[in-house]
Order: sequence, then structure tokens, then C-alpha cells
Amino acid sequence: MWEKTVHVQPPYNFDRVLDRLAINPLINLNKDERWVKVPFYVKNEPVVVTVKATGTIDSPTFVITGSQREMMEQALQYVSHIFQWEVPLKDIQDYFLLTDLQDIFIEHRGTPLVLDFDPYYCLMKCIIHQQLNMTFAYTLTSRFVTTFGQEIEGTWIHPRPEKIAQLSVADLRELQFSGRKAEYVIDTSKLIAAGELTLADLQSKTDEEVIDTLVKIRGIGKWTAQNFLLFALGRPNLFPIADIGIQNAIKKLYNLDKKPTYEQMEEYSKPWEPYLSYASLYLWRSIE
DNA sequence: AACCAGGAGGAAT
DNA sequence: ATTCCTCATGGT
Repeated sequence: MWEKTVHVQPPYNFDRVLDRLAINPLINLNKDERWVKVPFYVKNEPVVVTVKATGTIDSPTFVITGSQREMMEQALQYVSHIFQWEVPLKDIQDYFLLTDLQDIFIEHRGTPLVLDFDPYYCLMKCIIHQQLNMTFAYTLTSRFVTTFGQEIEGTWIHPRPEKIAQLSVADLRELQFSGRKAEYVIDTSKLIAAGELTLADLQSKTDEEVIDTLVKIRGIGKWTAQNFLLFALGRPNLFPIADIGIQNAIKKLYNLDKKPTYEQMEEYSKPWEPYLSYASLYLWRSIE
């Protein structure tokens, strides 16, 4: 058993983070006690750490605990990345206070971009969530993880691509995947398992290179590639204009009578560069 | 019951 | 290179 305290630059609102994570029924967290269990793989071995908030928005501190002391350094680095503790939200907040999004940024002050707990899981989740309402989308990802993943230290960890690569379409159709979606998930997992697609290699590429690489894969369009850049790599300047949630948020913000066109969205979003990811994130929050 | 959902592929331009 | 049409499966 090990324990470590971490101080983070304000503002950082972990309670908002927990509210958001709670939408995913697979994540084991406790809002009152302000902690969440975070599972991840180290060399194909599952590890779980608990992240507990002990501070405030303007003085954020966290206590991280785990069971395997030899994993401590890797775990600290990992959770710092997942929760984006090194990103200076203060600068981003100050920037958006001078834009049309000021009210939303005041309302959601200190909301960070929190990454999915694993890039492969992120990619599968994006594919599964394509064109589905959030309720059913999370139903499907939950079935995916609880059927093929593993329960460890009181929480669920997603399956490895090698396992999904061996499934048949029928296996996923039992969980109410559409046939097409099942193919996308299995075939992409096969690419990864075969070493033809290495997600870790995308880390060093530019946004455009990552999109070009991923869009070549059947089942991965621009929206999915952009979401991967956002929630797997934490890139700061993505604005998925095909996203229905962002479209609805723009519609609400500017009081439009119908959903904005792509052209309108590009126009509105210009002042939000180079922090388009944060504009996207806060727009999503504004309609939840 | 009809329309929608945090899209993608493929055909037709 | 861009636009339009179809698809798949529940939710509301």
C-alpha cells in the first residue's frame, strides 16, 4: 500500500469531474467522499489506483493510493496525464472570459479535459458511441466491458484488443451491437492486435497526421479521429463540427432556430483557437 | 409513432 | 474533393 499527495494549479474543479465520470456506470466513484478508482494496464497487467480530492477549486490537492508500491511512479505519472493536472487552466479560463463563451466558463470554472483511462478503450468507445443517444451508448460500452473486460479491486477494466480481435460479429450482436458496428470494433482491434496500428505511436504525430492515419480505417471517420485526439491524447485544439452535441450547444448559445451549418460553426469557433478543445468541452457541459 | 441520437461508408456529383 | 442517401438500433 502506498499513498502520495499531489498539489495542482488552480482552478481545478474535481467535483465537476466526478459528476461527469458518474455518467459512465462502469466507473467506481463516490461523490460525497470525492474519490474515483482508476484502472489501467502496465505491460498488460491491470493496476488500480484511487484518486481522492482533499482540497478546493482554488487550492486543489489530491491523495493518490495504490496497492503495489513498485507501480507508484508510473501511477502518479499516469493519473497526472489522465486528469491533465499539468495544464494551466487559469490561462485558458482568462482567455475565454473575453469571448462569447464567458458565461459558460464562469459557470463551469475549473473544469478540466479529463482523458479516457486508455487510448484503445477511448477508440472503441468512440466507435460504439457513433450516432447513438448517450443512454444506449453507455449501455453498449458497459456490456462491452463487463462481458469481455475484467473486474479488479472493485472496478472494471476494459478488455485488451487481442481478446476483441478474436470475437465474431455474432458475439457483439448478442449485446445489441449493429452488425456494422461490430465489424468496426472487431476489425480495428485486429489491426491493433496484429501490430498494424500502434496507438502509442500516434502520440508523437500532429493532429492532421493522426486524423489521416485513423480515417483510413473502416469505421473511423473524422469525428471519431477528433474525439480520439481529444480524449485519448488530450490535444487542445479540436472542434468536432459533426458532433450533434456541439451543434445543439451552439444553437442554444446563439439562440438559433435551427442547428448551425458547418460554415456557421467554423465562423463562430474562430475566436476560440488555439483552445478549441476547451470550447468543445465547455459547450458540451453547457447542455448537460 | 415519429423522430432523434456526441456518424460512417459509398455513391453521385 | 464535397454533398447526399442509406444504414442500425434503442431512446424519448
